[in-house]
Amino acid sequence: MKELEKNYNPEEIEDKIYKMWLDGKYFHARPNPAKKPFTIVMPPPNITGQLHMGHALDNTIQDILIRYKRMAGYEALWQPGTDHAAIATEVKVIDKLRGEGIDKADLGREKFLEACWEWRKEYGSIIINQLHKLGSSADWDRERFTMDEGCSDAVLEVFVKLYEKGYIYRGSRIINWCPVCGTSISDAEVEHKEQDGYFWYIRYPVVGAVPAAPAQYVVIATTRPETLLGDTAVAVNPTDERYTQLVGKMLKLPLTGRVIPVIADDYVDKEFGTGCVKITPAHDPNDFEVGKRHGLPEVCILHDDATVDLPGSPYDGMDRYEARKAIVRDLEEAGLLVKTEPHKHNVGEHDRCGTTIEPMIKPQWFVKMEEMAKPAIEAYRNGTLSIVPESFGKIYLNWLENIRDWCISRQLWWGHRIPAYTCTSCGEMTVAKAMPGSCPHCGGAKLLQDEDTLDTWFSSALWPFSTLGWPARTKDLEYFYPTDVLVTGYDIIFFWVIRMVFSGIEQTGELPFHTVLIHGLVRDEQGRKMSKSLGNGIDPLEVIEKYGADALRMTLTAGNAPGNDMRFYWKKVESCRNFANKLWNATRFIMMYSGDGAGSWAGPDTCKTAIGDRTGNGGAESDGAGSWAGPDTGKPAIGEGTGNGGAESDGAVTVGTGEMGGHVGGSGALPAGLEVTDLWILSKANRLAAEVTENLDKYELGMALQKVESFIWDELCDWYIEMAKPRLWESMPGGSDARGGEAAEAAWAAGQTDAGEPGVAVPGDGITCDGGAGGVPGKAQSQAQGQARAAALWTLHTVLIRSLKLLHPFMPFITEEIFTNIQDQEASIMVSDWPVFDAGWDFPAQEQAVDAIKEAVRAIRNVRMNMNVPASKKVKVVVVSEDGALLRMFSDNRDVFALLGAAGETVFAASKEDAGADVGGDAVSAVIPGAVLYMPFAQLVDVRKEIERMSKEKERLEKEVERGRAMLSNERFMSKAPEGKVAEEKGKLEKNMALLEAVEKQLGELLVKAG
RNA sequence: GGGAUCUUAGCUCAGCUGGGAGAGCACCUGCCUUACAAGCAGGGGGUCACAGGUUCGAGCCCUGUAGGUCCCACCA
Repeated sequence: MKELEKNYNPEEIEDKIYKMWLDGKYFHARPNPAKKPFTIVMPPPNITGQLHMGHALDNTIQDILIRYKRMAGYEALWQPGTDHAAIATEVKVIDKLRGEGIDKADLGREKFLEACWEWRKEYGSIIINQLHKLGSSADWDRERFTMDEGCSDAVLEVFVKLYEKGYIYRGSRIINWCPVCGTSISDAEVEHKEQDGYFWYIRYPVVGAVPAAPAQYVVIATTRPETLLGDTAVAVNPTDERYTQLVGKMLKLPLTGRVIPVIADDYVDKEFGTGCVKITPAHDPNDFEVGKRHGLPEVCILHDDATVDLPGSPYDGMDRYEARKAIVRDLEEAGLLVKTEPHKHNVGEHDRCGTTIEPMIKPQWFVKMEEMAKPAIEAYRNGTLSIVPESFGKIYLNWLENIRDWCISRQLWWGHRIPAYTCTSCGEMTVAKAMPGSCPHCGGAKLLQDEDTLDTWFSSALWPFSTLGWPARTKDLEYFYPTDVLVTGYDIIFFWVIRMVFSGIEQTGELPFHTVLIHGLVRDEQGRKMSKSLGNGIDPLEVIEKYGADALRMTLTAGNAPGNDMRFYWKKVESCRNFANKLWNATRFIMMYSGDGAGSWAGPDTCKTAIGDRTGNGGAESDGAGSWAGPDTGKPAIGEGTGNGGAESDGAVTVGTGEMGGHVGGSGALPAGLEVTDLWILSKANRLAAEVTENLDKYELGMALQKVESFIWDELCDWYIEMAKPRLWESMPGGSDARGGEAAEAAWAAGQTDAGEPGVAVPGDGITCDGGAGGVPGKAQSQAQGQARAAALWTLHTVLIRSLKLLHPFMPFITEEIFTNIQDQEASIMVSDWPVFDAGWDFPAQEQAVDAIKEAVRAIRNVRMNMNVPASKKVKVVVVSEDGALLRMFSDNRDVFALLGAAGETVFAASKEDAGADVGGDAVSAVIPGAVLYMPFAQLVDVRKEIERMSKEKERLEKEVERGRAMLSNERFMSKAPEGKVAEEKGKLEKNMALLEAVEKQLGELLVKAG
């Protein structure tokens, strides 16, 4: 057992612990027929990536789920890996080469790819190492890469299969072109942003005269005048009477000398603009469709870099925006510009580089989506796929229902090259996993592979099964697939989640996962998105360095609901770090008394866990086993289980005497000598396990963590540890402990003498409080006291360990450090059993009893505060109650009561008369259910203030009673509300009426006193 | 244009299938009480955006209004 530092110092231990986990292979999962699998695939971070808060959040959530399931007895696989990130990486490598004075084109494809692989080797694992810092328990032995051999094979397999099925086709269609990146991109990669622009109204003169027409020209409105060069028609609505005469006539296309027809098409909105639309099939998706319907020519007027491609024209070679200016100017000079209006409109931008997209017609590869979308839609509709939170389900459906074919070819080099081969002899194309030796069509010897590569997301769509060995039927695939939960941000639902879903269904016949857990964005303090350009990003590694990974994880988890964005506050990190420190110090406290001096404590021996071996096969039989007794408490060395179940119904639990007997509570054996406070905290801890488990199963991670935190801090630290102190202090064998029992004893004795005789005889109901349970220890009592102490320590240990386990998924480092320290053994908490609810450890009566103590203590503290009595000044407290059991319970726990309320002397009496002079004169009173507390102060009590205090209490109670009465006298409530609710309200009313009565009595006496 | 979502304490947010409003931070008052001042004890502070409706009962369900955020979308 080591000595712990006063403050928890994460940086000293985190690396050490992570290494211990790695060395122990605790993260490793393998098919195990004895267990159920639980699988999560990690969204593969880009090899260009640096860990940011989004990763931190995403991976924390996954780690929580994985660690929980692993402890709960599942064979839990967290499959990690990285993504080749086609465009992102290619851009980085190009930049790097440029820095070395090398041009991509000069280098050539092969050399460039070598540079990419080199880059990947050098930087590709940075982010993985950063994930280690976070505590991620992914199975790094299984780390994959979207371009490794296996994943590449899966890509080829899928491509060929889909091609053969007709789901992949090549076609010349209008696509989104990024002039800067020089590649096509998919619809999903286009971000629509509102831009300030203009509406230019341009006159197109009619060729020849049209007698019946109102005007000999049409005016079109456009936001992109430069595209006029590619116009091949002007369209009007067929029902638009303004233009019916013109349909079929020809127009002179300004600045070009070309002549184009006026066509009629429903696409045109009569109400918008002038009702005439210029049609540029080669540079606008809508116009493209119109052009197809009307058989219009497609005139491409732009190069790949968005400069004008119109040899012979003055605009040739101009950038598109330069050309725009020139054309507007020329139109104006020609008198064809009617007017210019400011206009806000949405412009598509490439999400990676922000460049305005240029729609272009290019031969590209597409995935036909209509058929594959259907089962993906159905899966959500019929509930086989659930999305948490549900609101994202609608987004999922909406996208799938309006899905368009997926453009998968990219004009990049870094990525999976499209396995299509064209014969140089016959020109026929062959699609196959490998290049055929000769052309299957003509036998030609020379084939050329398609130059394009695939969209990055094509390979990540296969991630859940490609990483497990597909298309081979591996054992891993069989065991771990389908995976269970997919955790990701809402920003890549379209890119990734949906594509995984339909790919999984199409390729494996199964959904790749049953649940999608969506989280939000981590924003800065002002709620802005963290971004490079704003420079407001916070580096998770910096947070870890300063406050520890656990604090960061807690910051990202606590008080957070699925799908919601959150703000990052350093203040919050600090408070999380404080919680870690609190837990640390609670441990220090416990260890302080668990030291060598505590010979009677059965702790370390009985608590020795039956943790399994280091390969991760430990213990857990998982669900339904219902027993956490084994690993947690072990077989208590304290006696045989012959008791009666631990719970005494009247709330007065007797302290065992003599030989340690035993209480058996359900399957978890309890040692003898447990007191009511012990059972109270054990009961709370027991229920906590049930609640936390339920929350975790519902993916309510924030709520689960909050409950664990509140239990540890509020219940365990603020109440139970305080309650246990008297037993730990008083009964030090040999009068010494780690802190020096003598000092404690002296302090206690001082308190006693200060306040008078400990304990008084209580006439009336025969209870004698002779200080036995809690007085200064005499030698003769040492054995019983040793046992009392052992019981407290055992409880502290048991509850601490249980709390650590429940907290471990959230804060793995500190819980591991404490767990291994306190148990004095090497085994990891990672492979210990997850606590489950045990009906035998449920003690409602004891909980109620201790609640009464707490209420009394609070009442005393309140009074003290009001009277300005500092804790250093002990006061006498008299408890008057007609309830014998309650009074006994108080007297049994007089030490606890006295310590927490800073009472010097405690007296328990059945009636005011019995209590004697203590309750007269200057005694201040407080009312709690079933009892009245009196605190006689030496100084004069301000009666008027007391009356005021008591009156407020009376008022409050009157309202409560009134409310209860109203409810219970409402016939409809009585007839319609559920029985439980009615009973609950009846109980409350009774309690409040009793309290009110007592308060009124006290108030009456005060009034008499005041005259 | 369509859709989603939010509006709860000074700030940031929880609040599960409807059954008396919670946390953290901030604030105020006492405390260095022998685990922890990264702490302890006590306290103030909310017509749960607004208006209707359903219900015995609404922060929660329904409708509408106002404001915010986000997503989708081919108004040139």
